[in-house]
Amino acid sequence: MALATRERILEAAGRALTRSPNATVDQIAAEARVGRATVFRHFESRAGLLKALARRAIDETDRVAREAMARACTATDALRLVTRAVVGVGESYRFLGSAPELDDEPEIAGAYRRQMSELADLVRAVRREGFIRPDLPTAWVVASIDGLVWAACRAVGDGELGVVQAQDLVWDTITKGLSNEKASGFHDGEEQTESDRGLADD
Amino acid sequence: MALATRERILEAAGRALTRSPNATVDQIAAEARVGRATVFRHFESRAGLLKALARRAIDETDRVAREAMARACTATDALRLVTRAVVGVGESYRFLGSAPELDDEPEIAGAYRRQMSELADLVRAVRREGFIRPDLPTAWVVASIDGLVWAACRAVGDGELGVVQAQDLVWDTITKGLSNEKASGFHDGEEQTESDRGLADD
DNA sequence: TATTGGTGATACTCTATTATCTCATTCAAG
DNA sequence: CTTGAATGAGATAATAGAGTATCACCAATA
Repeated sequence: MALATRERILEAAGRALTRSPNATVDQIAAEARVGRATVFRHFESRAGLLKALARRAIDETDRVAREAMARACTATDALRLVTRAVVGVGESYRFLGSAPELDDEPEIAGAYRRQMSELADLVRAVRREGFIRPDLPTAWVVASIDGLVWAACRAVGDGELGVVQAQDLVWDTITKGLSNEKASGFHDGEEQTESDRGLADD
Repeated sequence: MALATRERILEAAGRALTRSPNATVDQIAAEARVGRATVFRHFESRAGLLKALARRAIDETDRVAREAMARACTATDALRLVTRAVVGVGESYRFLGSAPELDDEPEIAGAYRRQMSELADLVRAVRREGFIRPDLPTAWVVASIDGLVWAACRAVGDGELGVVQAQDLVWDTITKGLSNEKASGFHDGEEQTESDRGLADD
C-alpha cells in the first residue's frame, strides 16, 4: 500500500495546491485522508513533495507531447496534436502556474524552460511550413498558444467546458481566431480608427 | 512625503510580489528602500497592503476600461479598445494572478468577479453585432480573450514585446487567429479521435 | 500467536515572519 | 534655532507552520 499512499498524497496535493497554492502540509494530508506524519514518511519535506508533484506533471506532459509528436507527419499537425494532448493533461500541472517556490528548484525551472523552448522550436518549424502568419513574432505565437492552452485548462477545471470541447476550441481559435469576418476586410485601419478619431477629444 | 512614501511602498510591493508572490514585508520594504516599520505605519498589516494594492490595480483597470467604453460607438470597437487599455496597464495587476491570499478578501474577489462578468456582457453584445463566430461558446470567448491579454501582459513584463506591439497583437489574434490559412480547409474530424484513443491507452 | 510494516495521533522543537514598541535621527516649516 | 512629524533601526513578543519523535493500533503473514 506504500505506493498507493504516495500516489494518493500526490493527487491530493495537486488538488489542494490548485485550490490554494500556499496549502499547508496539514491541509494536504487532510485532503488525502492521511495523517500528517505519513506525508513526511513519503516525502522528505514539503518542498520535496512539491518537487515530486511538479516532476510528475512535467513528465506526464512530456510523455503525451512526445507521443503526439511521434504520431504527426508534419510540424503543423504536431502542434495541433501537442496542444490537444497538453490540454488533456492540463489538470495535472495547473498548480504549477501559481507555485512560486518552484522557481527556486533549478531542476523544475530548467525543465519548464526546456518545454517552452521545445514549443518555440516547434512553432518555428510550423512557421517554415507556412501555416503561421509571417507577420507575427515567434515570441507572440508561443506566448498566445500558451495563453490559450492555459485558458482552456482553467475553463475545464472550472467546469465551463468539457475536455474534448476545450481541446477542439484551442486549435480552432489558433487557426481561425474568434472573429466571424473571414474576408479580413477588417483592418485595424478604417472603420475603427474612424470611430476612434471621431470621438476622441484628447 | 507621507503620500509619496505610501505610493512608493505600493509600487515596490507590486514589483516584489510580481517576482515572488510570497515576498515578505522585509523584502517589500527593502524594495521600497524604506524601513520595515514604515510599511506598518502606512498599512495596518501585510494583508492590508495587499488589499490596497489589489484595489489600486482593479480601480486603474476599471478606469481605463470605462474610458475605452466611453470612446467606442459599437460593442466590437469597445472590446477592441478595452483589451488595448487593459494590456496597457497590465503591469499593475500582473501580481494578482499569483496572489492566493486575495481570494479570501471578499471585496477583491467580488471586484474581480464583477470585472469578468462585465467582460462577458461585453462579449455577448459583440456577439449580437455579429463579430463573434456563432459556433463558439461565450465562456470560451471570454476565457480565451483573458488568456490572450494575460499572455500579452506577461510577454511585455518579460521584455519579449513592447507595450504597443502587444496591444496590437492581441486584437489582431482575436480577429484573425495565428494561422495563415484563411480558407479554413482544415477540419479536425478524424485524426482527433485517433489522438484521443492514443491518450486513453493507460 | 507473534511479528512486522505501515499508519494515525499527538506532543514537541525550531525557525521564519508578522506585528508592536521604543528611541534616536532627519528634515522641513515656522 | 526650535519644533514636530516622519522615518530608520533595532528589540521584542506572538504565532504559524515545518519537521521530528514517540506510542498505540491494525492488518497481513509466518
